[in-house]
Amino acid sequence: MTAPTKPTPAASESLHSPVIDWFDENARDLPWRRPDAGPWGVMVSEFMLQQTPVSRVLPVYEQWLRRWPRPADLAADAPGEAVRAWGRLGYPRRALRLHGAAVAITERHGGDVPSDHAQLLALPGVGEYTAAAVASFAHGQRHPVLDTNVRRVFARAVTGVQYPPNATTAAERKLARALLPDDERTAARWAAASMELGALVCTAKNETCHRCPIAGQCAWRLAGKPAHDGPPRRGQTYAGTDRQVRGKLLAVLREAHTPVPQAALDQVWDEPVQRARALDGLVADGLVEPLPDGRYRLPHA
DNA sequence: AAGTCGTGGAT
DNA sequence: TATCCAAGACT
Repeated sequence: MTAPTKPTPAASESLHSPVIDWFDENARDLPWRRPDAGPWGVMVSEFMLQQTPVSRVLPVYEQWLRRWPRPADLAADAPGEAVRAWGRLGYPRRALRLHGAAVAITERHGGDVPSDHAQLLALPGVGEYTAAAVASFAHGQRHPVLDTNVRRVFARAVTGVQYPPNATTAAERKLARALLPDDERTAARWAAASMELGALVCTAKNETCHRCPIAGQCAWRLAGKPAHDGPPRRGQTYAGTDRQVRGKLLAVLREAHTPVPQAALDQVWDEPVQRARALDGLVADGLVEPLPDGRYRLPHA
């Protein structure tokens, strides 16, 4: 066998083409991926998708963009309206932060979602992942986009373990940076493709390796798919927590279109200490506004 | 840096 | 029925 005329491709590069080709054939047709979605549409989707499944985001997303097609439209409305329109997506502080981001974009960026990563990161509710996602998906830039899907794909395909660590590590960031294609457009495509692979094929449970374009080079699969070892990944109980009480309280206020008396809130939970703590927390978070007359409503300013 | 913060579908 | 988990951010 003669020596190859080209250097042997690095293992990283051998992942790009199959995953991107797979994406070209299998990408879901999601509204925030349409060309007309624009940076604001991408940003709204990223806020809503934080910890929330696509299927539940879809209807709220459509309604949201119809009502507030530009950041300035949302900024001009009361934050409580954002909380109300958020509906039952969960983690309603995200609605408040998205409203805050719209205000900041209107004030600091002339109403246009910034393309600069540092400026994105400075917006409320925008962390490392969301800043990279908006810069990459909306502006075609080259950034490592490390969400839970990508982290799982890398953990398996490269590191050879079933699950990534609980919190993102420096090693993961280094790996994501090393795997990032040099070309900007290819890097943006890779980010979306590797994320979609984790969402559709390399899932947390019941992964479908027979549909995976890189199954032949997956370190975890080649090792016989050993089960996750170590402490169980923290399970989140919910029943009886403050979070559940907060959810019940806020649900009453979302449905009400006039200020709600204390007595109405008292009915959602019978333990007074926890109930008061939950309400105080909502007020402290700015999700609920107490009025001088003792009633409560969603925030107006 | 470990905890907190919602919700509902799937298994 | 109980547990898991879904494109994280913030403190």
